[in-house]
Amino acid sequence: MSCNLLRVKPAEELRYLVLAIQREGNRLLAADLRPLGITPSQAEVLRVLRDHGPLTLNALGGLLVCETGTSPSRLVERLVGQGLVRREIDKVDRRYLALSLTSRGRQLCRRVVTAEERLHRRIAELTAGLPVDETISTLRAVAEAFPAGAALARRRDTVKEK
Amino acid sequence: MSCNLLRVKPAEELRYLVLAIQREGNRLLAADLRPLGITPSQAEVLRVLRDHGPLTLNALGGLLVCETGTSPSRLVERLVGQGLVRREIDKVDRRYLALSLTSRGRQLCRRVVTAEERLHRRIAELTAGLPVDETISTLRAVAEAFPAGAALARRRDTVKEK
DNA sequence: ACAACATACGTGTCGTGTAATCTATTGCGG
DNA sequence: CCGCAATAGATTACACGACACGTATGTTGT
Repeated sequence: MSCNLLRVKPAEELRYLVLAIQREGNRLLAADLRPLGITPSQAEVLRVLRDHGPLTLNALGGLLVCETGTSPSRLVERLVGQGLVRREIDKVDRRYLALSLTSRGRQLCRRVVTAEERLHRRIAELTAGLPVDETISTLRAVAEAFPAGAALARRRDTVKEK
Repeated sequence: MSCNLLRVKPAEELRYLVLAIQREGNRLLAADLRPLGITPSQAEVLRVLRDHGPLTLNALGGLLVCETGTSPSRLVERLVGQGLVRREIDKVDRRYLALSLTSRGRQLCRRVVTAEERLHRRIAELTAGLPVDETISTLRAVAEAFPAGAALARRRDTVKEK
């Protein structure tokens, strides 16, 4: 029967594990970021802007995993309101925005990285001695079939270029 | 240096992969469930209520992965509003609720399972030939360190009892 | 030059996370 | 036995994120 060939049951467990880990990881990171006054999604924007220079809103969306990419307007809006991101309108084509970090944004970004590292260290501890590389390969195979996974791949590529 | 021992870098990739997969999986499932008029979270409630009999709100929360909070009041409220869940107040101790599926809820649950299976089959196809068992072990190690992962474990246990 | 289309950004609405609040029950001293 | 603090369960208020649709700006074809 196709159930055994396709291994549907493990797929279900995989789905719930991924859900659980995502939720809990987000919770931990949110708690660590709260003193900095930002959320995990906002932190992702800061890091992407830092690593990938000035971006339009659309291009930013294409590099984010947290929001589907259609329009992170409000996400950016809050960061602009906090003086962490600069939003300039393109002189030539006024539809485009040029988003970049302010110096405060760059500064905060360093503390964000510290908070993220704490989470990553926690994960690394929990997976010590386990086949992490195989796990990543498997998850990549799933992720890269979808837009959000493609966003990750784009991030890797652009970083390499730099 | 501890970075190599603890493998912090893979942990970061793991986190973003989990985020991407969770979001895309949720999107797919949401699309499949939309015709049924419910969301993935609501579907999880239906399945938990079906498998684990009448529950109080707190007990339900303890078995859910989708909502971390201790009180899925609003989630349940919408299902009650659709006539899928029955919410009765305990006669003895009026603080407690007794939540159970209505017959319409049980009926819809079958179609929910079908929609979920479509997603699981998709995942199974994408991971065919890859070390899924190792992946699950690794993810379990992470998940079970947290409440949401414990919820999963509880679900497995209670199902066995039945 | 004008209309139709395409592209980039914004907004309405709803679900979820967090924390404070409300209600019901229990335990304990009087 | 009564009353009040302490506890437990559920609900609600507020803010943020996700998704689908709406609006504004530029481009292209006739």
